[in-house]
Amino acid sequence: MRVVEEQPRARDANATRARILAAAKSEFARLGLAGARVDEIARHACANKRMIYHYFGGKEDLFRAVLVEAYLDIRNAEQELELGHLPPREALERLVRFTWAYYLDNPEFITLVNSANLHRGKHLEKSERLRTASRRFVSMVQEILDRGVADGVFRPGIDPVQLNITIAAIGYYYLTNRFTGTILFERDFMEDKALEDRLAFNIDTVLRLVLA
Amino acid sequence: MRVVEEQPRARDANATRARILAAAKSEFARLGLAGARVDEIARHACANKRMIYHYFGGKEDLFRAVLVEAYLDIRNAEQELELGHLPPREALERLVRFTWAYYLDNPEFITLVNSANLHRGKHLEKSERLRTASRRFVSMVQEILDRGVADGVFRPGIDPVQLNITIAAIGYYYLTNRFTGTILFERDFMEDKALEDRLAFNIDTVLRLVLA
Amino acid sequence: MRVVEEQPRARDANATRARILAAAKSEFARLGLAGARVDEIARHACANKRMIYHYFGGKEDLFRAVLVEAYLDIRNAEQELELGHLPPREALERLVRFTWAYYLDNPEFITLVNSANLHRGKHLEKSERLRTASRRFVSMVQEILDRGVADGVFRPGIDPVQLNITIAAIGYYYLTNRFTGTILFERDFMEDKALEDRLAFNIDTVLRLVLA
Amino acid sequence: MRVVEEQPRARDANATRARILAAAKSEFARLGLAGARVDEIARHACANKRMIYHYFGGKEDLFRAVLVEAYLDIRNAEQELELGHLPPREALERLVRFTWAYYLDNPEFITLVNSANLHRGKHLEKSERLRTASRRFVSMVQEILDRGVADGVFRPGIDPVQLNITIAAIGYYYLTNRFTGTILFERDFMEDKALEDRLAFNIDTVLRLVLA
DNA sequence: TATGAATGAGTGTTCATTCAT
DNA sequence: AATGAATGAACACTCATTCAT
Repeated sequence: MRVVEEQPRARDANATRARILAAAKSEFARLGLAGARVDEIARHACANKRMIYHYFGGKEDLFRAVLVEAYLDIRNAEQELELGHLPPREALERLVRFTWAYYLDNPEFITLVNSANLHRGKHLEKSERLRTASRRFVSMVQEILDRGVADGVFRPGIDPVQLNITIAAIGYYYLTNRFTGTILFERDFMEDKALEDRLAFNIDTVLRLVLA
Repeated sequence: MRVVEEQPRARDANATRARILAAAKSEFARLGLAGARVDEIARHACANKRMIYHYFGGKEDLFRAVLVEAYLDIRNAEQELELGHLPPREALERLVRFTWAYYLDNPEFITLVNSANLHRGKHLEKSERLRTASRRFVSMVQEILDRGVADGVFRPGIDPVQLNITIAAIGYYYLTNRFTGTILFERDFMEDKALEDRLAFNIDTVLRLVLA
Repeated sequence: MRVVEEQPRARDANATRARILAAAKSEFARLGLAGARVDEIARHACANKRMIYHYFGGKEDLFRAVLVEAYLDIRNAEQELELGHLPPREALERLVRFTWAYYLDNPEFITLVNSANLHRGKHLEKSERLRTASRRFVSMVQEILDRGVADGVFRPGIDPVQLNITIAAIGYYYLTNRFTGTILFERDFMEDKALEDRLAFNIDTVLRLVLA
Repeated sequence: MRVVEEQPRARDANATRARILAAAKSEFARLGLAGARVDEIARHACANKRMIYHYFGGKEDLFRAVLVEAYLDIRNAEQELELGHLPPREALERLVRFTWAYYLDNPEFITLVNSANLHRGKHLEKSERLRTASRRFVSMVQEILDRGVADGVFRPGIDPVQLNITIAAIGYYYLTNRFTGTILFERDFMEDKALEDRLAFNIDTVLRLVLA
């Protein structure tokens, strides 16, 4: 009988790199670029701090890597939606639901993006892979809009980039500002009912915006 | 005999406090809570570092004070709109325009709010003044909606908080994420035409959402 | 009766600065720029490490300050020799003796100069005070040579810079390389007799070089 | 049957050792013992860092090996001069020229010796080969002096060790301190004319010292 | 013989904060 | 009210060295 050996998990460059990246994503999301601590990242990655510098070069480069990965992740998830197979209205609604769910399931994404923008986007420059993925995404939405117009269900002339921004905005803003929102508006932004209500409101907003 | 006069206002507590607060707002907005430096704040405030501790207690307390002031400022500005004197549709459009303009004119506000939420809102807790101001603001929007429904121009059943959030979201998100947006979508988010287009798109979004 | 109070020695910026400079001179001389430790310098200066950065900017800037001070010290000491009042031959002999004694009494000077040159002199650039002091020194030697030639005791045509270099060299080299010298030549370079012999040899060398 | 041959010299212990030694000499000379980096030495040697520890034991042991090699190199070169075949005066002049040329051609030698002495010679202790080579060298100079005295061209009573030290000193000091010298004396120590002048001055110095 | 991965102790530097006046 | 000096803990980053293969 052959026993499946536990992999020693040591001396595995790729695994170490991945552990560091995951830990970094979590720390940067939680505390921002300036607030995150390289020591903590190493500790959470069960890695030596030196490895971070070996694999990524430095704190800012690690942040860069985390950001690119975060964006590629969401763009990949969007592609897997296969919205092209759905009627336009359903496709759009599904996109709104997906965006909302993605933000809820990947809360780090939002704070990472905020951090990237706090630093004026300088950690995201010149990533061609990202631009390609973004272009593909915009095309996808454009195609849904085109089909909707052809079917007579959507009104013509809607800019897919503006629509994308709005779809993202109405989910993103609610979630990123949930803490101040909860305090100022004296309602719990994160209880189930509130989340359901917001999603319904957002779907309504988007559909009213595009329907003929 | 003429006594050499003390220079007037050389030791003006209120002025020093205000200079510190202004410098802190700028630094916290630019670099976040963790990224801002107490030394720099003191330097920009033309104040001694010790004064920060004297007037505000510490870095986090200073951040707290900055946040509260920032929120009171926007709520005050909103009150001065006097939307009650306008027909509902005009009032709403004016609110959208105001919100957009406020974000554009006070870019620190956005990053301060982001920072507050990165830290899970803990610097904004228990400010009764803020809650009062927020309540007044929600009432104002509620009143506009009520008048619109009464006039038959708005459809009924719209939650004023959700509407507020959406009005804020569609402007806020565009501006806070303008750096990553510019990179990913390969268009300059801040050029005049782009800003105009976004504002028009947002007004359209809101009106389609509420009109009967 | 009035008791002379001990100065508290705290809160005295100049004293702290001086203590740091002295400790730094000792550490840099002992271990070189790369080998010296900022922590140790602070410890020996009975100062907080932070003060080093406050007063000097950083390790390399501190090294710079140490170097300039070391050179100004020797140039000042040279000026105090008042060689102009002595007959040329005595003046020159006195300069050789002084140079030798200075190296013996200030062994840090030699290793500091070595370190400065290991780093290709980049920490000594653009110090006008130093250049001025050097010029004055060369003039002084030139004047001794001129008087000697006029008196018929020195031969003409001797370059004062070359002479200076040689006077320094024959003392400096013996002392800076005393450790390897002791090992290679199997004689103790630092015992009294050896030091006396070397000084006599050097005086002889210089006089034979310049005497008519 | 033909066996696939191992690539020749792919694993050449001597070659690897030699490459490491050469790289180390360069790095230690350039940056000193504390400033040199084991990683850089390995990189320049096109060797794995581990090899340094395998062949030499550690950084300090490597420094030791570099030093011994450097001294053996110069002593070997000196032996090849065959000064015994020349008349005493020519032999001595040739030694001065050789020493000067060696320092110029092997600038690492000077900084390595400086580093060795900064560390108080502890890396050079107990090398019998070196002591033997040194003894042979001193004997050679002694023999030149003896022949010169016998010929009546040199004065008697000159200590060969002192003479050696002076010959080395007047070249060594000029070159090791060329950076600070250039700055302080405002003349380029390394331009051709300056080097020629210095050599001539040094030959003159030595001859005046020994000639009867 | 050779190597890439990994490490812990340090290394220069920075920070928010407090002290003494 | 205001200040410059001082501090200790922490920070990003580096190093010589060892491990596992």
